[in-house]
Amino acid sequence: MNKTLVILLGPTGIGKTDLSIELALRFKTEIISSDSRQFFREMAVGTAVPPLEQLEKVKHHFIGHLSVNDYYSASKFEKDFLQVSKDLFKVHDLLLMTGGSGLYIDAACGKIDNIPDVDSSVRDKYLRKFMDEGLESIRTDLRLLDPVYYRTVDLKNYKRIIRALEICESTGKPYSHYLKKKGKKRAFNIIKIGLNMDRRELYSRINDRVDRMIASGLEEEARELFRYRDKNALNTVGYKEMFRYFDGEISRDKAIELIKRNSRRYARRQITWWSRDKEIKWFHPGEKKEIIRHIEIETRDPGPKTQ
RNA sequence: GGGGAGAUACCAAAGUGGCCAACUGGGGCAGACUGUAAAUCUGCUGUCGAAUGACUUCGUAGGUUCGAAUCCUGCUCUCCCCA
Repeated sequence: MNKTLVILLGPTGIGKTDLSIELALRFKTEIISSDSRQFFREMAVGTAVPPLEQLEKVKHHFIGHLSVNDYYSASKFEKDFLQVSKDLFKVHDLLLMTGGSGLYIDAACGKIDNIPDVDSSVRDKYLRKFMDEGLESIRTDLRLLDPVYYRTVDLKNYKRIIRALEICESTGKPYSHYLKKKGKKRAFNIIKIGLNMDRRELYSRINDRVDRMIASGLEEEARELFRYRDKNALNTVGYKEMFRYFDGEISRDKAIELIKRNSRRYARRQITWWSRDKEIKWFHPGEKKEIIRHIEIETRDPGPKTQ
């Protein structure tokens, strides 16, 4: 029996949610979220979690299963996803994944290598070093510990450098040693469906959606979460701008304007991320029939699969 | 009616004789990114060109000068003050 994971992806605000519910109903299956911010239950408004009546139509996984206090990562998601999908594939031939977090989707597809867990204190140590001594200092460390990776990293991106350093130090092997870049086999087929549309149209949808979030209480939600502002989960479009407003740094209108702009930029980065993924078949969100047909053709059983 | 200030690229705003196709910010575009990824980071943004470069710009029409966004004059428009 062929098992298939259909991944519906696309930039924020394009209309993944509505379509995913329709598709899930059509194929009588469940939805697995791959939206790294909808995981956090306290952040429902600002991350456009579907309303209850929508969620009730189809069973959803990985929505609100974490608290903003929890540590999470792409590799944790990979593990959680494999466990859940394994169970779900026992009763479904087709599962639907939808969300906008490119790295998390890649993780689910087996595109990130296994790298040992490291103690967070090592990361903290290098983060502190970076803040105290600057980029040059941690760059020098990396040049010594992993000269191979040093040649390819973005040397201005402290997060990249610290990630490599924490691996080098806690495993005793260079970070580049773990980067096999082969991809791991999955026990199911994968169909990637990308949603995209004219940029102007997308931007106007994003702007409108931000207004709707404000109307549904984003400000109040952000106020509730203000005390958690230092948590990584709150380093998110919609919240960080509100926090600046609460600080008195910018006006409410300015905050809303920035949320719109940053959401647009986020959408752009998402599109860039997927632009190099040749496995994605692109559609306009209005092409519902074409998308369904595409899924049906791709999942039709006979014949050797070219995946 | 009188006096004053100003018009700069998509927007805002520097520049006040050569180092100016023009600082900077915004907006936009493009890209990188294998463990907090809605994060983090980079480049471009007058036109043509892959590029050396070529060409056209600083309200507008003239003028001064080897050379003008920068100086002078007329015109148009905007703003402020006095009537």
